[in-house]
Amino acid sequence: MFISTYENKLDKKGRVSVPAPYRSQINKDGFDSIICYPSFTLPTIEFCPQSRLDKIIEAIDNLNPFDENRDIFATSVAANSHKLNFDSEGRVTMVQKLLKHANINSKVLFVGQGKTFQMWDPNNFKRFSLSAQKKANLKRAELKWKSEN
Amino acid sequence: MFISTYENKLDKKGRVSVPAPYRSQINKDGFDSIICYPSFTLPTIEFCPQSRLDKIIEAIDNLNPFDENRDIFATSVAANSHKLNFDSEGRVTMVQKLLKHANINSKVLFVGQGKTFQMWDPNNFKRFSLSAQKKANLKRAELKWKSEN
DNA sequence: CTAAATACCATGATATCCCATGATATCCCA
DNA sequence: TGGGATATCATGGGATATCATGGTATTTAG
Repeated sequence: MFISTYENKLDKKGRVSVPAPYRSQINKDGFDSIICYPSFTLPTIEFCPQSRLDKIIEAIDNLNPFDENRDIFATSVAANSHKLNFDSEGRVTMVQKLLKHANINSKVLFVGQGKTFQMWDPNNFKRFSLSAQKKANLKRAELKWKSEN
Repeated sequence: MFISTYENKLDKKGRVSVPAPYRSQINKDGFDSIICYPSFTLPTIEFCPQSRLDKIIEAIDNLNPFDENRDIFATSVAANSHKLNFDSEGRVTMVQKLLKHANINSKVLFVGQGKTFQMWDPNNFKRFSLSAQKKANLKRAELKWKSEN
């Protein structure tokens, strides 16, 4: 479970420490790297468990090779996903594209989302966490919960 | 798994480095070469593992013999496929026909597609990915459903 | 014998590994 | 329960390995 928030520094080599509690969760799941992609709707980087990406890729692969949707989905998902490896100190080196999408310069705010987490520019997060968009997401999450239970 | 994108240079001998992460994936699958063919629908070169090529050939073979697509696909895949060998530095020398199909001159953009990848002219891809992203956002729910079932 | 393809070598840039440090949190025992 | 000892953590930086790229030598084929 990814909860709470942590603000860490991005060093001049582009590295940032993944918060230890998150790291131990990821290790527990048996991985030594994380998959990240730009959010579709927000200026933030989404973490995605490897297992989920595997599932999505599988679904794409099962589409007819001549289906236009296959190209579209594969490009939007696979091409925009990046694998970030931990170094021996539990840091990952960020990809320029992702940083740009999230407007991250020097600080990275890790925001727990339960089964996933996000990486924000601290100032952006302050702004967006109050916005209507965020409220809409909360509502949607609530709805999803109801339909699953 | 082939994800992310990498832009590499095509040298004057027609060689280009296959991104190291892709290469290691290919090696892990036990191959020291790649099979490429022009996309049916897009100005890009498709890479596909031998195992997947088999699948495609089979799919074509299962088409109605009177379906005109059958010939088109069969020709596209079988006749236009090329085997590209790695040199000791992990490069492949591109085939003129493929380059022409994808309008590639000096730069090759490798685009991960999960179980396969594509090779684009960087500018062409920029154009395509914009429209792909839009369509993907509209159709994402559909794919999600498929990956959950 | 010539041209093209292939193997081989060199180099700069970049990313990765590894060790050091200070700060904070945790432990342990009086 | 205090408070020093110890472990964990985030951060920094130098050493090292990897990677992309360019070029030269060698082989092969026609």
